Amino acid sequence: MTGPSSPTATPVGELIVDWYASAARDLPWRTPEVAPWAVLVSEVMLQQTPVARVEPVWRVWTARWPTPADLAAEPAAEVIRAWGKLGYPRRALRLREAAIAITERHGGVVPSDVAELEALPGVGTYTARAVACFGYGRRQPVVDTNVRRVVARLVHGRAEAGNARAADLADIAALAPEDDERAVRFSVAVMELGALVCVAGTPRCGACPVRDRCAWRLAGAPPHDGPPRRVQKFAGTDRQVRGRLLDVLRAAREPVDAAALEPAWDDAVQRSRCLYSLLTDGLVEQTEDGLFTLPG
DNA sequence: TAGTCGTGGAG
DNA sequence: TCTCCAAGACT
Repeated sequence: MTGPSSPTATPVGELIVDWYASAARDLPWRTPEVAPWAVLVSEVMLQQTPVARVEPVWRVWTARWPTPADLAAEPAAEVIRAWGKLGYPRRALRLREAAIAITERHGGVVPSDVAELEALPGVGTYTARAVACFGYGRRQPVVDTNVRRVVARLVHGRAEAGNARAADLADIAALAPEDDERAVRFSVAVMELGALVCVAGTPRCGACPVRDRCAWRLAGAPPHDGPPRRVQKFAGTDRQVRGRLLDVLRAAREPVDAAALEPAWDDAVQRSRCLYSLLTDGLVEQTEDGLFTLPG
């Protein structure tokens, strides 16, 4: 008997790695000579941010700050400006803080150890393993939103992934090829499968290398049963107001007074609350004479 | 653990 | 137009 779960069948991990060889996108941070530092920069930029928007900014950053020490020496204001409109600008601040930590505590060399990576500002479970795996070629389970969705369907037969769980790492590790080099390739390949084929909307199962082994399809592609995940509002939220305020300050070459920030948002209460939160986050600084500016 | 933190393209 | 959502981290 040679069913889908037959021991003689090619493991799904191997199928996914083979698929990746022909389907992978040609992304600049995937070229072999890219330094772990540049990989770290790419991973932080890619947090919650589409590839197309990251690519041009990443090219500028890696050319301008080719090592952690280069970024560490830069004033925060320049880093925030260079972040442009990638969104979640606290990431820029944390990346600079990580560069400083790498310079001071690791002799300017990005650590390859997952625990040491996770100790860096802005580097969590995902990013630490991504750097160890893609930057240093270490065998590491790497779980992002794409991987969780692939595993939810392929392994658990569910239409959508739930929240991140500790078991996610073991789930994907169980599918990885035995060979270390292929396991590294597998980590990026599963992400790519989730990004290109096993997508959040309507999955392109016709293009999937493991469609015949997918628990979700074998179960008849049942719809999502759990609670609908709520999508974040944006219009009118503090996030929008903070973005507007920062937009004004990025454009200004000199510190500005409070009046200069009024056009950013009408509601004075919300405007000042958001300005205060930006000060708290260290994204904005107040000068001695009470003017506002990006932090030096 | 659920809420917060930007931005803009796609369907 | 409006909803969804894109390689998370942090609190």
